[in-house]
Amino acid sequence: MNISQNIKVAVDAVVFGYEEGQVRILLIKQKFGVYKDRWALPGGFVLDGESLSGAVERELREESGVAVDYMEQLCTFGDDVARDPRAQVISVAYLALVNPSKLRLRASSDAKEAKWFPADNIPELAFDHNTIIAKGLERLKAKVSYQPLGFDLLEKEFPFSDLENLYRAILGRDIDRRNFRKKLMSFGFLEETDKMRKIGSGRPAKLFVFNKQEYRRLESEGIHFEIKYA
Amino acid sequence: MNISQNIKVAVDAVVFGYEEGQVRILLIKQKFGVYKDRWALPGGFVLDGESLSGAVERELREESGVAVDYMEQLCTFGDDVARDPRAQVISVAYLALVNPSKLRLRASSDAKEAKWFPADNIPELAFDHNTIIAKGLERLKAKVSYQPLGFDLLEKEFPFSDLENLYRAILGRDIDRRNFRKKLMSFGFLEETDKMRKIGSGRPAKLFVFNKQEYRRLESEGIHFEIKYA
DNA sequence: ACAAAAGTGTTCGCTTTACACCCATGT
DNA sequence: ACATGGGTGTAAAGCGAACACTTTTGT
Repeated sequence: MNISQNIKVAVDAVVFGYEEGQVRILLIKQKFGVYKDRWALPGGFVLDGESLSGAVERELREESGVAVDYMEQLCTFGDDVARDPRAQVISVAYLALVNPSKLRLRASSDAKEAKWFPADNIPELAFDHNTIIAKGLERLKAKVSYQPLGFDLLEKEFPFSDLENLYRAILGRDIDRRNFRKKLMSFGFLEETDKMRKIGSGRPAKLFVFNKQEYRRLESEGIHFEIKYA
Repeated sequence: MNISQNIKVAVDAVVFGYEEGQVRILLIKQKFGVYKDRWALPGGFVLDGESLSGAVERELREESGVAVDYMEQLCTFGDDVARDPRAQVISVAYLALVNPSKLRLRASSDAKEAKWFPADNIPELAFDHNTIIAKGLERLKAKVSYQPLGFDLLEKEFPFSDLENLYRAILGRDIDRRNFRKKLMSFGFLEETDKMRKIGSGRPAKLFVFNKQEYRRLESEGIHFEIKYA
């Protein structure tokens, strides 16, 4: 097959984490090239023989040491032919979630600096990465309300208020605690443990776990979830 | 920038049409190569300097003479590194809709055969194109219920029953005529004309038009549509 | 007159929403 | 005792679901 084509394929990831009540996004400081010293999404060129999702995982490992807990394809950017000033590059963007136990960043092998930024305070990034993030946030927002994605951003055992606050943070608005809890519990994939957590003052909170098996079972039975809130 | 990468970028389109009460998909017969004489989605390699959506439009024009009325990106296929037996090729798939006035296929310039197939009776296709179609149908199904996409598959002026039947065809199940009509009319983006259509026996039907301006206006006001039906 | 498709309202039940007080702990 | 966050129920409104007969035309 001898078609000649001079287009490069890259992947980029919008990696979300949740810490201290804030949704955060992982960024990498560019050390070389046109965008030296600018922050950018983790990502890079796909290697020959490598799958797209494999490339994302490798780049994340290399650049930050992060292993993600959930990943889905977001969108492919290639309508702006000059989105990379060096050459024609299309980028397949992914959305990924990491749970809090893995938020710690490893000193990266290729001397790039990695850092978590609050999702509502992202600097001007390299390439069209601000656009990609906007798309990622939009998708996250849309998706949490009909798929219980949020649990990948929380610890395995969490107090209900963490879930509430996560939804508040993602949706950018207040939710009604009573209605939210009633709705979530009615689905039946949340289980109460007998552990408690107390932080500072206030009544200690029961910890809950997300029962993924049960969720998958309900999902396969064709049951549709829609998480609404006042 | 001297990275060497031997990956080719292609685009493919799942183009939907609606005729005689059937949802149809446009396919092209392969004239050369490994998959000679197999049907495949319209598509091909992206040219240097060409945008992704531009490539889709060009391929559709070249292979079938079809100009689409709606197009959105579907998904990028590249996790199966061997999806194209000739080389590593990633394909950015698009979903497109054509309205009935443009369903006629032009004799194509490069002597490929183009044909509309009923969506529920697609043969075994070249590459992973059956998978791409499955994804396209899934998206179409999901999307019609929260975005009035269907109108791009109908004539400008249409009787309500066409809309009903289109939804029946896409969703693969019956809908309640009264509830459906009530809901659709309540949105306010459907306008009654004073024209009528009679075909064969039966009471003549009023024709309706979709008011895109009004829809955009309502959409921009943040009004959310969800089309449900018994 | 009959067949064929279009047009039209009402009732019931469930889901969503709105809303405020008591409980358990730390200081 | 007071501050802090956790836990809980009920009533009203709105929406979705179910359901059948009349109208207009062609034959």
